[in-house]
Order: sequence, then structure tokens, then C-alpha cells
Amino acid sequence: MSSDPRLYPPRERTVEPKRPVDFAAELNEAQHKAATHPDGPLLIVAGAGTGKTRTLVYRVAHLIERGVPPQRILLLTFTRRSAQEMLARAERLVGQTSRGVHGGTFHGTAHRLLRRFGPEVGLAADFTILDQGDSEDLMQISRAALGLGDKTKRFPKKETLHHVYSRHVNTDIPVGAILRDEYPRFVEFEDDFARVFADFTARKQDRGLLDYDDLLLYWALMLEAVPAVADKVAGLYDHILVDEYQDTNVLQARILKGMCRMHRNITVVGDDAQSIYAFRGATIRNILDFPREYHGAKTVTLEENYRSTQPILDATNLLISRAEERFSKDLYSKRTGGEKPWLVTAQDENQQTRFVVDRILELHEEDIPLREMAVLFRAGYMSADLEIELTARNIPFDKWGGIKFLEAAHVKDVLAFLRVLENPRDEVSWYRLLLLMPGIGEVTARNAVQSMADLAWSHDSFGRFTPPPRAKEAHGALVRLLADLRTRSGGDESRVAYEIARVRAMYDDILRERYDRVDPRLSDLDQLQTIAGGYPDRATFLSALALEPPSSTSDLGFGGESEDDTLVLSTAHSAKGREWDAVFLIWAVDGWFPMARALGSDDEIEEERRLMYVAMTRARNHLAVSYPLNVYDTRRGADYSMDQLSRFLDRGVRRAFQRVTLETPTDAAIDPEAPAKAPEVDLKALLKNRFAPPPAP
DNA sequence: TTTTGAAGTCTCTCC
DNA sequence: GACTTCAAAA
Repeated sequence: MSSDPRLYPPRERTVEPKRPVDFAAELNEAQHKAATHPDGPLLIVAGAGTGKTRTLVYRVAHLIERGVPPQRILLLTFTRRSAQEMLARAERLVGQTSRGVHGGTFHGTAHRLLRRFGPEVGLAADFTILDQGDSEDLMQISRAALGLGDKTKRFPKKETLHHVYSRHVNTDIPVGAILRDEYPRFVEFEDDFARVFADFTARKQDRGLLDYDDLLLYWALMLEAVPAVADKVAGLYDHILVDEYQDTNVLQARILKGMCRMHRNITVVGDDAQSIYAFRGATIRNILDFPREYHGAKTVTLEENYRSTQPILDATNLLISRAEERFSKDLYSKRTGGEKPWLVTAQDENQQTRFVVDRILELHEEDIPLREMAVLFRAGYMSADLEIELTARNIPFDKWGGIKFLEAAHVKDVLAFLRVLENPRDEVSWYRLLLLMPGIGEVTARNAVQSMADLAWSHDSFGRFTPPPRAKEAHGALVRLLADLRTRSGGDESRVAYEIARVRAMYDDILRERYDRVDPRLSDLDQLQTIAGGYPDRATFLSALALEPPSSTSDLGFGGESEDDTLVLSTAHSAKGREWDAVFLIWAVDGWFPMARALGSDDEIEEERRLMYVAMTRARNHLAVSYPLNVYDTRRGADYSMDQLSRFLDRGVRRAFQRVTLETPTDAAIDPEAPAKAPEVDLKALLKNRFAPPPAP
């Protein structure tokens, strides 16, 4: 390992030089130590709000100032959003040079490297990416091909198969052990699991398909199995920085090991108290064992919190103090003012909603912009009532996390057309596509796919398939459409948008036939077309959709003029790494947060606790946690039931809160016989909206 | 073999 | 309440 800064020639200052960064003055002592750490492994243990991002940004700046060429720095983050944000901040420090820094998610980076080096390790050049749903569908195809489809009713369904497979790949835990641990009832099928997985794997290779796990897996394999390629890939970067290290898994740790084989210049930042992705294989061990894994690693701990007021920290410190095994940190703040966070008891969901909206407007009156406020919850569907109310009261909001859009059947349908054009061996998409066609069912679809495979997926192989009479028309139309799109160029603006338009000429009728709620679905497709217009070509578009799904409803680009001042609604997971002046955490009900299905093991409960910790530590000045006492629960026979406050807010933790109990609900809410309350109408809003475009769905 | 309608199944987090 | 699976009809 070399720590000689002269390794790199002095940087050419082609860009207007910024002021030299005064690292000592702009960072506290611990941050400074981390940012200016010389070469070699570095672990930054950074509590919530301690300036983790800031430190990482300054470290990037420092490396560049030291003369490391920006393009030889790799910054791995958890979301695309945080990569962009960090690079933008780095640019403000050291100027445009920082644009050369490579930043992105593990999966995004893997994709980029595999497009470049994949062929050298035997990967198809035109590979396409399967999202989770696609992988599950392919798993189903494998299962059926092995005759495990219907013979045994008890055989696990495709989601379970995929989950086990994915866990195995990401954690290196043997399949048998996973089954014993998570699915004891399926232990007897261990051999069948292995057979399905073998077929699944072979099928993907054959068809040029990569799922999310494969992206990481092939990256690791390039580094571990093919020395010549490994040298090239690892040789691309001299410094690797990893954000949110607590949420990486064993496979990602292997990748990092391989990427650092020549220099060991690795910086990882994380907070074990915020580890919330065990469900997808992340292990807290990566961060706990980092000092052992990388001998001589320097550890820096950031403990001063700059985000939250002390009363909020008191509450969150108490909350997390109940957790086991962690790097001990005591977060403190010099922001001693501020009031205790609120713990709000609402009588029912509706009252909780009204409280949140009223309080938001109140804070807004106090000059807190909407974009400085967020409402957080455990799962996407929990904001439904709130969304209705916000829409009714004309408060603009963005919802993060619920990536329903790309998972919607009709969107996947349209994409399937594009995907078979892109990769004619994409069995999953062919299958989906064929089943859409009138007169073609499972058997015909399987035959068609088989016959195409027999003809080595040549372009005319679908045309040469002889369909049964009733499917003749649909077959012919599809053959013509695909052939046409393959050969002819057309469309003025975007090629992809044009292709979607052509596909829709055929598909929209099918949609009307097969689905209800046609209008919103059609407008989804309009949006898809708009998004497509922004991409240069089909391959880029499809990969981007899989790797960087639009993360909020506003990213979908409807309407045009997006509101500047917009409230954020977000799942606790998607809120990670962000902060707001005021944060509302709703549905702090046991069984909702923690979710009932996460109560299976202590580990899962602990993860839920950390998740709540993440949610509450997003707040700078105002924090309100609310829960409704009575929940209208359809599962328990359409009746109101009394609910309990989340177990994480025990007696001790509650002492850090001030209690707010809302008055009893209106009679209408209790008595079904009572006449419905007249809807509250916001005349001003109505007038304002009179000529405005219709609100987003 | 495909289609259709009805019963049945779960509900999450995300690249 | 939305989507899948199952059984019966075309």
C-alpha cells in the first residue's frame, strides 16, 4: 500500500479553482480526521445526523485536492439519489473536476462494469435485467419445466423459491440451512430446491438474463475467478468509498475485497444502529468485523449530532438503548433548545390524519416550508387515508417508496414488447407477451417459446411457429409488429417513445379488454411514454427502469410544472439518509410498527426497532409520533378494535415525550346510523383549481 | 385448450 | 381491497 501523495501528478486546474478547502475549520475534529485520513482502510462509525455525508463529501474533496484523479475514485451509495447529492456537494467544494468521480449504487455500478467487461467472462453482450417480479416468473417457468408445478400442492410457490435463492446468493448460507431456519416445513424438498435453482440458473445464462443478484454475483466472479479481468476491473479505481456500509451483505463485502486487492484504499461509513436491510441479506457483521477483515484499519467515531435538538435526541437515544450488540455511541447535540417530541393519541385513523394535516398547516404558518416536513410510516399502504385528505385539502405531496408504477401489470406488459425486441431470448417477456394475445393460453405459449428456443431464437423463429387456428390472427399481428419495429426506423423524437406508441396501437385494446380501471392505466402508459422520451435508446431505457426506478410519484414526470414546495410522504426505509425540520411518524401501533409479520424472531424485532430509530432521527426540530386507538379492521370482521401503542415506546422511552390526547371523534365516526357529515369543501382550493390540470392519480 | 367467473389468499421494506 | 388460483363452461 502506498500513502505517498506524489503518486499522482499535481492536478491541472482547468476549472476555475475554488477557494482552497479549509478542512480543519469546516469540520469537527473527528470528521477532519476521517476526511483527511491517508491511504489505507478506514471505518467511520457515524451516528444519525453526525455529518456522515458531509465527512464523505469532504473526503472525496480531499482526495481530489491531494491529486487523485477523480475518475479513479468510486463512491458506492445506497440509492442513486444520495450518490447524486454527494457528488453535487463535492462539486461545490472543489469544482467541476469532481464530476469525474464515479458514483452509484452497487447494482448500478455492477451493471456498468458488466456491460464493459461482461463479454470477457462469457456474458451475453445484449443481456437484459430481470427485476424481482421477472425473476419470480422465471422461477415459476423453471418449476413448471421440472414438473413440480402441480404434482405436489405443498411445493413452495415462486416467491418463496426466489426468496430462498436470493438469500443463498447474497449470504452464502447453504440452502438447507436457510430452509431449516426459515421454512422448516419445506426441508423435505431440499433436493427439489436445488434442481429448480439449477434450471433457473442455466436458463438465465442461456437466455442472456441477469437478475439483481446476478449483477452482484458476476461482479464478484469477475474479481475472483478470472485473474486477467480482475486486474482490469480492480485496476480502474484507486479509492473506494462506501456509504451505508451497515446495509451491505456478504456478497458485497466480497466485491469490495476484490476491488481493493491492489491498494486497500477503502473507506466505509455506517451506523450499526441504522441497519435495516437484513431482509435482503444485509449483515451487521460487515461493519462489526471490518477492523478484523482489514488489518490496520483506522476507526473514527462521529458522535456529535448536528441535526436534532437535544430533546429529540434524548428520545431516540432511549429508543435505541434497548437494542443489543452495537458499537456504543452516545449522540449528543449542542442544540439544546426545542420542545419534547409529541406522542399523539388519536381516537381513530381519521383523527390521526386530521391531526397531521392540521399540524402541518400550523407549522407552515410558522414559515416552515412544506418541503421541510415529512410524514413517515412503516409500509406504503399506510398513507392511503392521508393521501386522500391531502388531495382534498389541496396540499401538494410526493410519495416515496411505493414503486407500484413499474410493478403494475399493464406497464410490465408494454415493457415486455420492448424487451423481446432488445433480447429475443427473453423467455420471461415472451411468455408474458404471448399470454396477452387473444386465443393464446399457457400451452400455446409454451409451445411457441419451445419452438423459438429450438430455432436458436432467430428473429424469424416466432414467425415460423405455427399457432393453432384460433390464435392465427393474433400471431400474425404480433409478427408484423415486431418485424416492423425491428427493421424500420421511425419516430421523430425518441425512438423508444415511438416504439411504445406503436406497441400501444395494438396493446391498448387488449388492456381495455383485460383490466378494469382503464383510464388510470392508460394514463400510466402515457407517463411511461413520456419517460421513455428522455432516453437515447431502448437498452438504456430498460436497464435504467430496472436499476433506477422512479423513486417518487413526481419523478414520473406528469403535469410538467412540478411544485417546488412539496410535502414528502415516505416509508421509513426510503427516508434513510434524509432529514426534515418536522417529521411525523404515523401508525406507531403494535402490529403495524413493528409489523405483525416481523415478530417471528428477535432479530426481526430488533430490525424493526432500528427502523423506527431511523424514522425518528430524521427530525431536526419537530417530531410527532402518533397512533390511533381504534382501527377499522376488515380482517377482524369489520369492526373497531382497540389497538396498542408500539412496544418500542415503552414506559421509559415515553418519558422523553409529551403526551397529546386528541378529543373523542365525531359521532359520525362511531355511529354508522348517524347521517354522514357534510364533506368539508375548500372553496378557495376549488376556485384555484378551477382551470388547473386534473390532479395526479 | 382457452376463457370466464368465483372463491381464496395475503398483505412490507428495495436494488 | 387487489391479485392469484381454481373449477367449470365454451
